[in-house]
Amino acid sequence: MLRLSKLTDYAIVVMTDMADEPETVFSAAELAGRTHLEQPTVAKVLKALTKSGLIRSYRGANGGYRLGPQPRNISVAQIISAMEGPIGMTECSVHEGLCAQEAVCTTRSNWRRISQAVEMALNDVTLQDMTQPMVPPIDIRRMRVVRG
Amino acid sequence: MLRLSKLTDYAIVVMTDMADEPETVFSAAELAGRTHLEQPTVAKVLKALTKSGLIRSYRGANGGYRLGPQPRNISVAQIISAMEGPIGMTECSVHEGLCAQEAVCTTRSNWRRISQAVEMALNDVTLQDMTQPMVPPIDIRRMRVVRG
DNA sequence: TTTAAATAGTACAATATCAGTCCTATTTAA
DNA sequence: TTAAATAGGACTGATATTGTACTATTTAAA
Repeated sequence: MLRLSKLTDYAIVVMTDMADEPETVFSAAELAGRTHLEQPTVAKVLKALTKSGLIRSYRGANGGYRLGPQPRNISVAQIISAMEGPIGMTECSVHEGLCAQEAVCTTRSNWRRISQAVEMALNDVTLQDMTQPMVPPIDIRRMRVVRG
Repeated sequence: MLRLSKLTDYAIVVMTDMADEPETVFSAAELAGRTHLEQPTVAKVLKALTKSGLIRSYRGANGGYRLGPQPRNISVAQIISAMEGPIGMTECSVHEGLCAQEAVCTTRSNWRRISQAVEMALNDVTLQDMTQPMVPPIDIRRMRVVRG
């Protein structure tokens, strides 16, 4: 159903929680408690996010994690990419030459454009938006894909 | 990577092929040959699509499949929904009450909006667009999610 | 210097999903 | 009556995902 993986979903839940106090360093255990997720799962997600730079880690006693950029400067698209790699709806829209049908398939360029359109939509939603459950929403009635 | 399943990808390839001759009835074997996909796979896809009404089937000798609506009236979002069910990026954005975190999770309403935004982008691309590999593209530079 | 708290990195088993195939029943034109 | 087709379901192997565990490393503080 065009789903994100659960780990990506968790990543956004955890980062949304951290966004409430962007300066605070939380341990993985604390974040697990705050989000009601399992500690090992949260730890796994945090490790993955740290590699992307979206989260900073501090090792040792009193260590933990905090956001890298400010919440308004982190997009949902960035989080998804950090967890799952490049956003693309089909294999061929991300990696060229892996599909046996590529030579005879006329839809590859269209897939690339569609994937890019979806990515733009996700790029326009920030972590700060996610901390505000009701406002300001995406007004889908005014959203349009404009043809050139 | 926010991927479609391969079967959904195949569905769009097959339907794009059929869209070149919207009145013609093709057998599953013919369509497999035209798209360079395996016959059993194509048959599986066509059966699934028939249930949605996007494709009409004709049984018996000289039977086969043709498009239901005209290519300009079939959207990529419809094909994805036919193959994978409702478009939603997380479980909670499609089905309420299945996630244990729902009561304490603040992001559900945002996920619903994001999923709807993605769906709108996919709804704006028709099967007719997919038959024209280069024109008229989605102009992503002019695509924006507009806040209200 | 020692200890405890914490992340880093890797590996692993269980589970779930998906893809691809095949078989039988039914329908229909010739 | 026969052959060509789809309908429907079942099955299996491959793949990906999930959740967990284990060990090494780092660091603050006693």
